[in-house]
Amino acid sequence: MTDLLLTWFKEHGRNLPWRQARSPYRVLVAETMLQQTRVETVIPYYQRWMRRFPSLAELASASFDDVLKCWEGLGYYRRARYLHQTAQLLMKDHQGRLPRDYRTLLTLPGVGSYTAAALSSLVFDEPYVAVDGNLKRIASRLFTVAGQVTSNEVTRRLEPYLPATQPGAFNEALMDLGATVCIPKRPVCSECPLTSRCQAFLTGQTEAFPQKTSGRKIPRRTRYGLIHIAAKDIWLERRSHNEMLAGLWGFVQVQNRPVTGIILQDVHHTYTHFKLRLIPVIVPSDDPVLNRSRAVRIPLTKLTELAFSVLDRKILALLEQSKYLTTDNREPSPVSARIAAPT
DNA sequence: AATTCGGGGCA
DNA sequence: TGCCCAGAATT
Repeated sequence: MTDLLLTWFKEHGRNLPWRQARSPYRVLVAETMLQQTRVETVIPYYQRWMRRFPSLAELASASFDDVLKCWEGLGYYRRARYLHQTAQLLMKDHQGRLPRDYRTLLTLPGVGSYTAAALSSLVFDEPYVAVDGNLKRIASRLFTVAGQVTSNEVTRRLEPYLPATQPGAFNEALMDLGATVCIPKRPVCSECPLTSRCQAFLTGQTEAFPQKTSGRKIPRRTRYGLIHIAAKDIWLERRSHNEMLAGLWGFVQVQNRPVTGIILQDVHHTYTHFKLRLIPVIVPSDDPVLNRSRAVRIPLTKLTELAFSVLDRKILALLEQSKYLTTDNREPSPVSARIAAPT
C-alpha cells in the first residue's frame, strides 16, 4: 500500500507554497495556519505572512498587535498568540531551533499531537503518523472503522505502512488523497490508488464511512452593536484575553436595545457554536452603556492598522456604504478585499 | 468525553 | 441549512 500511495503522490501531489524551500519555521507556520482551515484559505495568508515575518527571529521580535493584524480574518486567533509565544520560546530556550524530540515539540504552545507529528515527519524524517481529518476519513474507509474514529486507532492502523525513509511524504500523500480523491461526499474512487485495499470500496459502502456523528443544533443570539463616531474618531473596544476574539478590536456589543439611536441593517455571522444576529445602532455621545464600557476613541485613520474580526469588518463596511463613515485606501488583508467586493 | 474556539465553501 | 476543514486547550 505504501508504494501505491507514494507513486500516486509523485504524480498527483499538489505543489503548495510550504512544500517549496522547506524550512522548520515555514513548516511550523503552515501547520499552525492549516489547523481546521482549508489549504485554499491558508495560501494567501501564508504568502503574506512570509513576506511580513520572513524568519523565526523576526516573528519573535514582532509585537503581538502586528502578529494579530497579519492573522486578521483567518479565525481561531489563539493560534496566532500560540505561534508568537512559540517563536519567542524557541529563541529564548532553544537557540532559535525547533526541538527534534516529539515529546518536547508537544510542550510548545499550540502544538498538539497532529502538529508535533507533522513537524517530526516533515522536518526531521521521524516516523510519526500525522493524524488529521483526512487521515481519519481515509482510515475509516480503508478499514471500515465503526463509530467514532479516534486518533489512536488511526495511528495504530497506519503505522505499519509508514516508510522509514520518507514518513513526511507518506503523511502528505494521504492528506492530498483525502483532499482531492477520498473526499467526504461522493469520493472519486475511480482515481484512487488504494481501491484494491479499501474495505469500504470492496464492499460498496464508501458513502457509509466515516459514520456520521450526531448533528447538534447551534443556538441563535441577538446583540446590539454600539456605534459612535465624532470628530474623526470612532469608539471601539479591544476584546480581552478571557473572551472570544481575544486581542481583536471591535464594536461594543450589548443584549439590550439602546434607548435612543439610529438602527442600521442587521449583520449576520455564524460562529462555531452559535449564530449571531447583530443590530448596529448609532448612539449619541451620552449613551450610558457606551460610556460605561471599555470603549476608547480611535482615530478613523487608524482603522487600517488594527485587527478586526470578520463580523466587525462587516459593520465597518456597512458604515462606509451608509456614508456614516468614509475612509479611503483600506488596503490590506484578504478579508477586507472579500468584503469590499460586491456579493 | 465534551466544549470552546472562526470563517468559508459546498451540495 | 448542515457538514467539514492538515486541531489544540480547557473543563
